[in-house]
Parts: sequence; C-alpha cells; structure tokens
Amino acid sequence: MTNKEVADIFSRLADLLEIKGEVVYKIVAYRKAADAIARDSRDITTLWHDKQLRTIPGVGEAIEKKIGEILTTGHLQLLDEVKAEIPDELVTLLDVPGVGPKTARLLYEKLGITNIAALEDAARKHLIRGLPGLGDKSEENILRGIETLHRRSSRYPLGEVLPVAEEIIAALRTCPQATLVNAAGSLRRRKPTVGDLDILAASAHPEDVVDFFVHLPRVGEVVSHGDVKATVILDNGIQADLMVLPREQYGSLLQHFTGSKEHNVHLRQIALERGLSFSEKGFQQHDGSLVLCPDEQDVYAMLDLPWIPPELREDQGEFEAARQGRLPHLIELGDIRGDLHTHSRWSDGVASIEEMAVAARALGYEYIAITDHSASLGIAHGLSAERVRERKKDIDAVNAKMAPFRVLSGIEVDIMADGTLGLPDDVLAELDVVVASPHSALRQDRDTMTERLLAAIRHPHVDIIGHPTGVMIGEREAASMDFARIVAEAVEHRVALEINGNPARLDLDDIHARQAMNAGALLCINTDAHRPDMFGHMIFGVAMARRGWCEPKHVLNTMTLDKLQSWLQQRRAM
DNA sequence: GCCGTTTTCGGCCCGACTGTTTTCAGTCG
Repeated sequence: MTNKEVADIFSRLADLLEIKGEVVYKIVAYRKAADAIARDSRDITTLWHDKQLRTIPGVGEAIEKKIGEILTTGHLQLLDEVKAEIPDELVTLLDVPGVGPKTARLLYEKLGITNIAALEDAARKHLIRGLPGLGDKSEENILRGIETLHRRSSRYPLGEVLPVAEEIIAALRTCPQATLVNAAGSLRRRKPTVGDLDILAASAHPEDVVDFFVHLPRVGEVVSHGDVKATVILDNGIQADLMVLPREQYGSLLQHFTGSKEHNVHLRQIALERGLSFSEKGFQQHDGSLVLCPDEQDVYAMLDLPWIPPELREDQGEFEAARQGRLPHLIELGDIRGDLHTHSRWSDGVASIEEMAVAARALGYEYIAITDHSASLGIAHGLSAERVRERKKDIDAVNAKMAPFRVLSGIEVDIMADGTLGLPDDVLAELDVVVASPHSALRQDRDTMTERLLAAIRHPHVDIIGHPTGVMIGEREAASMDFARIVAEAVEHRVALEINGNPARLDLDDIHARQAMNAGALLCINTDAHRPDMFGHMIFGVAMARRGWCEPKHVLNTMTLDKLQSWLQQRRAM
C-alpha cells in the first residue's frame, strides 16, 4: 500500500469524524498525520517494518497502531464503524462552498440528504429554509454554491493563474487609496497549482479599496464583501480574495496570508511560547497592547528569526534552519546562465536555431543547447542520424556568427519502454549534450519504470534525464518509480536530473527536487522551449528549485560556459 | 490524538464575514 493510500484513509476518517461531531483536536491530529504520511518520501511499509513510524511528525502511539492494522488487514476497523454511522457519500457535501460538517450532518439527519443531487433537489423544493438555523438566504447560498462547484475546477496551474493575478494587481494599483498591492497565498509561495488568488493591499481607507476591488470589470460574482476583505469569482471562474489593512500592519498581513497554514501554526506557536499572540493585525502582548509590523521582516525579527523566503514556508524544517542560521541561499533567476533543453524547427519547434539563440542571448544567457527530438518519437518530427549531422552545420554557422555566445549541439533522445535509447551510440557520441527523456509507456509498473530510467542513467552518453517522472499538472500522475534509487544512481553516474519549467509539467516538482538535492544529485533547470517566448518558463523551474531548497551550486546550468564544457568533457572521459 | 528547554496533563493559531441570531455558530482562509 502506498503512502498516499494510507494517508487517504486517515483523511477520510477525519472528514467523517468531523461530520459526526468528534472533538476537533482528534480530527486535526488525523489530518496532520495524513498530510505528513503523504508528503514523507520514505515508504510507509518500510517504516513500519523498521518500527520507524513514530518518526513521522504527528504519528503517535494510536496512529502507529492503526497504520499497522491498515498494512496487515488492508483496512481500518474504526473507519468501517464510522461509515456504518455516517454514510461515506456525505463527505461530498463538504465540497459545496458554504456547507461545512455541521450543516452536512443536519441535512442528513433532518432530510436524509447524502449527496449533492439530493441537496440541490431539496433546495429547489424549499425544504432547507425550514431547518433550524437555516433560512431562505442559506438555501439560496447552497444553490449558488452547487453552481460554483460545477463551474470551478479545484486547482489551477501556476502558469495559468500568475498572469491573471498580475492583471488584477495592476488594476488595483490604479486605485488611489491603495498604497501597496501584492499577491500572497500559494501563488506567492509558487506552488505548482493554485486554488484561489489571495491579494493584499495597504490603505488608510480599506473599505474604499475593497469597494474598488468588487467593481473591477473582471469580477463576475461577489461572494462576500466586508469592510476590510472581500471574496469574488472572476469571469474565468477563478476565486479571488482581497484583504486590506493600514500600511503599518502590512507586514503581518502579508505574512499571515502568504501561509502556508502549517507554517503559520508553527510561527504562532513560537509566538505563544514568548507570550505573544500573533494575527494579521500584529503581535498582541499580555497587557493587550499590539506590536505592529509594517514589513514582513518585522514579523520574523520579533521572534529572533531571519526573514524566511515564501517558497520555504511549508513547515518542512524552515524554522529549525532559520533558528540555526542555515537557511539556504536560494537560487535566483539571475543565476541561470543557459538553457539545456530547447527545440528548433529541426524537430517540433517553431523557430530557427538562430532565432532561439538570439532570444536566449537577449536574456543574458551564455549558452543554450538545442535538443531536438530523436527520430523514435514519430509525432515530433524527430531527427534521424543523417539529420543530426545536417543540423550540426546550421549550429556551427550560428556559433560562428554569435560567439562568444554558444549553441551546444544536443538531442532529446527517447528512453524507450525497454530502457534503450532512440538513437545509436555513435550518433549520441557526436553530440555536445544528450537529454534522455521518457515520453511513452508511462504507466509501466514501478520496477519496470525504475529499471528503464536506471538503464538510461547508466548509459555512457546520457548527461541529463529530462522530465523524469512524466507528470503533467492536472492531467497525468507521475510515473511510479523508486525515486531514491534513481537519485542514488544519478549521483553515482554524475547524471543531472531535470527540473522542467514548462508550467504544464514542473517535473521534477519541488518535493522530488529537494529529495534529489539532499541526496547529492545535480539538477538542471530547463524550459523545454519550443518557441523563443517559452524561455520565460524558466521562472517556474527556478520556483520549483527554490521550493526544493536548491542553491546555485546544486544546478548545472548556473555554471559558466567554460565550467559546463569541462563538466561535459569529464563525463565523456568517465 | 499528539506533544513537552515552562507541561506525561492540559493545552492545541487567529480573525472576518454571513445569516439568523438578539449574542453567536458556522464557515472559510
């Protein structure tokens, strides 16, 4: 059983217990354990065999025992018992905005409603308004909530939300009463997907800015509208929240709404240990007085901590690192000196090699590798051995013209289902850079997929593994593999693992990137650009690397051209 | 149910907005 499957059992248990009305702290404990299990890179079954389950934060005696029960019997008796009391299906009602556990239970007990279709039916028949605590407005809200649910996808890719956020922020900056405007939430933390848009502003007259916000042309529906905050649904279905406080409280506001929830809970615990109660308004002391934080640094400084970059705020060790003065010096976009995975018209790109090179040089890069597809990938107009040699003349001509800028002759060669590569060795030997990527048969079983990637890593001509897991955001799960083994052999054979910055991929993601970096692997952040403007996707790749705690030294393409070329030479000599 | 350089028991982050209430519960982030 996978970590995720075990985590899902506890997560489901928490949902049902919440509806049942169990004490909240027990529910919180199950959720916390579920999250920790899901994000732990160690295999749950192995931990169980090694009696190491208690090393997962949030797993104590009781949950340890339950995990053992799940792994031996395949299910959890407590969950079965709760399901007998509370229909499993009832948790789907919690997806309706405005319906929480209390309402779900009431709907079930009074009207026998267990699913959204029955809820909608009851609301249309005006059966809701008679229930205790619910009136005609609640009934309308439920109908509107169901409509919103049907229209809204759960989370949006970062690459899709960022331009929308920039547009809304630019519009808000034209509001005369708004002195500062920023994005917060998971967007500011640069998570691969974003659930909604959190936007903050500073103003001496918050209500004016909130009014301005709800009247923006792109606002489709106003969900709530108070003095200091509002929630709206934009015309594209994305939800946007705005909160506004005076300038002198902007630091605490920004900290609070950047999250994550787990980071904030931890931060507030540290504050409580010092007799301080922290909220978006500032630090409240015992005597009731408030210490204001105009800037975010002030929040952390109050707790004797250095400012923690938003990308690290997931309660994954950043407080300990901050306290010990060993926060990483995170990689920045400006550290990138080139892009080692790009395509030209020689395969499925839309620009010439020279156009790609000119665009890259304009970004300040020293080099790019043109890595057109190998012929095995039929759909992409891949290169045969002969066309690889023809293309080299094209590259040589561009290099002659653009020196000292350098175009490396590369290939993105297919890792076939059996682990062999899509071009013969003698052709690969002629190239400066070989990126080997899996494109098909991504649903192979774990062992087969692992061996397939290991075969590519052991291949003497492979320099970089491209989009190693095959994940597509919201479309396709990462392929199943023993990632720890992949990383270990990548270290041994000095093969770099790609962080693909295409916002539809983000592969490796932050969690895999951190695991690889911790194990000593070298990463390479590429865009997989098929047109010059796609070089801009580098920001997303850098964002994943930052979320993975990576510094410039962990990333191959922060090297100067000279260093990169000697790294490639050394690999050839191995 | 978890957890401990203030605790092995008694805590567990904090506040805005809404609706149905006449002082607060539920939901959300």
